Amino acid sequence: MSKIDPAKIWSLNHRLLMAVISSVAAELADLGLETKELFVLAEVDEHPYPAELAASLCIPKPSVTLYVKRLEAAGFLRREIDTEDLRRHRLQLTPAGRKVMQQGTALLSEAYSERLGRLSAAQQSELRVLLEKML
Amino acid sequence: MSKIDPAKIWSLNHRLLMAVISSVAAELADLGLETKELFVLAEVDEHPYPAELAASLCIPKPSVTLYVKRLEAAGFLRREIDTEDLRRHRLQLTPAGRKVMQQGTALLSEAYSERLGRLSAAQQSELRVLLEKML
DNA sequence: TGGAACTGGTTTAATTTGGAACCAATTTCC
DNA sequence: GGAAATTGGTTCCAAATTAAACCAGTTCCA
Repeated sequence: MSKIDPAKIWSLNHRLLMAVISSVAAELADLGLETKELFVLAEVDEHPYPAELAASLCIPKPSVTLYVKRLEAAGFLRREIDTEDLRRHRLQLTPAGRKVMQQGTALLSEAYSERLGRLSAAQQSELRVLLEKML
Repeated sequence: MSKIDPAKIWSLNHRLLMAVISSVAAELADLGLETKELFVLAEVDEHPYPAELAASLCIPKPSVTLYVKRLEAAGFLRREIDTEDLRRHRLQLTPAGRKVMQQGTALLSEAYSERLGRLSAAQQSELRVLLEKML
């Protein structure tokens, strides 16, 4: 077995993730979503404030501002000023937003599963174990 | 075993990779490298032509043009017209380029190892094999 | 109190990115 | 041979990204 270069693993892993996401980009666009926007939608329940989203998703605040603006314009998100702290904008999925979020994550899951399908069942569970351990 | 949505795994995995790479961005900059440029340098031995690099790294050709230009200007890369096919530019690491590439990948490896360290050596090998198969 | 420091979010401006069109060299095929 | 199709690489430009400066609301603390 060749020696393990972690940087090589990082790179392979990264390429895989990019290949998967770009393979669903077109279908996401049909739903009216950019890929980055999907991540925002998928994270809103857990982190309903833009500042939290930026921290959680590791994207800069101005980007969050932009994505939220577009998602709101598309009717996928509502925002209301938090009565506790007037600086904060509490975000909430609309029914349409929840639906499209679920469809989007289903697409991503399907695409990733397709890659996972190249592995045996045993290898799939092994991979899951390894990733869970690292996360 | 808990049921985990593949899209969720994708997302967590992505965040992990981004966190790792951004944690070394500053040190890479000290070496005179952008993160994308490091990937180019690290791949030149295996894929010495820009078109191959673009395909292999999943980045658009114009970006490769730019990175190669900067890496050449920095003295990390040399290019020579291929005598077999005058369209092709054969790329080659300079000694300085090889050194900085090794230092850069060492930094990335170190940062990623912090996470990989949660796996046994055998598991690390396994992970690499699985990722290569999925790519 | 009240002002200094901090936090949430936006705007601005500069940089980075990448699709499309492009040129030159090579290959294909009649 | 030579026109048509391909391939390698670059340039152009429009779109995406983001650091820096900014405003408004909140907290801290003398």
